[in-house]
Formats: sequence, structure tokens, C-alpha cells
Amino acid sequence: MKLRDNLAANLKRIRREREMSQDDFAALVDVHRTYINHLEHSKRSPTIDVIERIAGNLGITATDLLEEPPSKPPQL
Amino acid sequence: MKLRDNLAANLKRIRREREMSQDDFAALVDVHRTYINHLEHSKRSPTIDVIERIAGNLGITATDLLEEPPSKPPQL
DNA sequence: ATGTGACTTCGAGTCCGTG
DNA sequence: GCACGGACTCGAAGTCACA
Repeated sequence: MKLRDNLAANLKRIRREREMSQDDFAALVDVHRTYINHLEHSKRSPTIDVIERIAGNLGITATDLLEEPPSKPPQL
Repeated sequence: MKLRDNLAANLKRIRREREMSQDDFAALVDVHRTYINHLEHSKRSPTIDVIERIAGNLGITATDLLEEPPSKPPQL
């Protein structure tokens, strides 16, 4: 699932940019600690409601979360 | 829920551009007829897996489905 | 052909732990 | 602090009957 993978990569990237633990990050975006972990590992397919909530709490758009991550190796 | 509404509007718009019934449209994107109806009326919060499947079958990106519909009144 | 409520099944989403 | 697991609740997925 491409979208899931994009989301996973973007979440991890953003979290590290802000130098937060999964714990703090989860609190920030208002989902459970273990759920963030699941998302970062592509183990869950979140609903668009959750996507919207996370994006809103991060101050970015849902598209930012789902689009191709910037620093991925080219897929020619 | 903004994303839900965007999806609803975009689905309806695209379906009408292709002059299809909900029935035919549902068959095309590979979901049940009534489910498309629910989505067009913002009654469901689909997972990104479903979003991806629909977008793929339409030959467009998931972002296209979720972004602000083109013919909405400008938000200055 | 469209809209809706209700239903079952299964996974989303949460919470408890453990290494 | 991160990964992972089990068990739980609730809502999404998918379908149907009916207006």
C-alpha cells in the first residue's frame, strides 16, 4: 500500500525533524502512543478523519502527509 | 469533516464528468453501489486503502480525490 | 437510478503490558 | 525511548431491503 508507506515515512521524518519521541508526538497529534508506532510501521490503514486530525495538529495539510516523501531514492 | 466533504464533492463531480450512474461508477472503482452513495453524501470515513483503490481505478492520484474541489466558492 | 437505516464481520484505534 | 504483543471497544467495510 503506497499511501500507507508514504504516511509512515512522512510521520517519521516530521517527528525526527521536531526531535520528538513517539510518546510526545502521539500526545501532540492526539492519538495513542502505540497507534503512532503502528502508523510509522505501515501496520494500519487510518481513516481520513484521523489523517485530518493529525495533519491539523501538525499544522500541515493532509496532502503533505500522504504525498511522496521528499528524500526517497528515485523509482525510475 | 473537511476531507470527507472534499472527497464527496470530487467523487460526484468526476462521476458526472464521465456521465455515469452510481451503479456503473461503483463497478468501475470496484466498491459496492451503496457505498459510493454513502461516500458522495459524506456518511462514511473511508480508510486510505479504499481511497487508494478508488483513485487507482480512476487513473488519478489520491490527492486529487482529497483536495479542495475546483468549483468551490473562493475562500479569499 | 438514488438515498437511507440496519445489519455482520473485521480491522481501526486504545490500553495494558514486556524485552 | 522504541518495538511488539494480547485483549478490548467501536466504527469502517461491505451488503441488503426498502422507500
